[in-house]
Amino acid sequence: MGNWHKLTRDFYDRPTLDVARDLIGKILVHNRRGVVTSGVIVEVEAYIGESDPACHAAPGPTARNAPMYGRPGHAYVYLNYGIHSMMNIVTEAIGQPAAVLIRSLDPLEGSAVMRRRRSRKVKGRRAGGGRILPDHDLCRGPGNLTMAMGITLADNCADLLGDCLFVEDRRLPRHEISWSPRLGIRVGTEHPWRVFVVEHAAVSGSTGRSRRATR
DNA sequence: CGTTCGATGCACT
DNA sequence: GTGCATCGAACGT
Repeated sequence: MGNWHKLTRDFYDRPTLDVARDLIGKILVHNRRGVVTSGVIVEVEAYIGESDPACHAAPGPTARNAPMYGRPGHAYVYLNYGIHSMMNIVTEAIGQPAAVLIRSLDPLEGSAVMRRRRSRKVKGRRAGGGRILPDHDLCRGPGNLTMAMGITLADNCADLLGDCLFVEDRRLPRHEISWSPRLGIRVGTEHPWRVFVVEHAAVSGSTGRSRRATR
């Protein structure tokens, strides 16, 4: 299991906005007992420090946000709305709480597995609207992404230099990126800390909120 | 096209 | 008890 080109600790031990920008175009990989799912990162958001009101570290250290204060290059996964796991990557030095939320991927490997996970029933309701999802919808949005990748609270605190959950550098062609305010938050909207690939079908949010036909 | 709203678990006040 | 870094169904225009 050594033929991956994993990002090293130094990559994550940097200013969060730089890490966020540089994560675009990299590959997020989840390897669960040999079942591999992966995708190109096309949309992320930065959450930076106790002075960022939207950051979970805003109230200071708590039991939940402890991973954000820890070593860079680890996962911070938490449950939102009782339903969705949110996948973050811890950045910056120890004691400096910050992370990058992974919002959307363009699926690369394991799309069949992703589709199966997305169509699982959740408390009677069928996820994914019951329709056959196109690839670019499988990991579109942070809740959909974790469901498709099989990322759960069990992945909280995972070391991204390990073999289960990590980011690979494949030096794909450059994407055109853009910055915007973060989505779905009530405070901290003044910061343009969301980065995304322009005009990409797998990106969530305003430009693609309503159904688009194809790509 | 748009807006509203329920589901669902848990950290935090 | 309150409020989410969401999603998609249901309904209104």
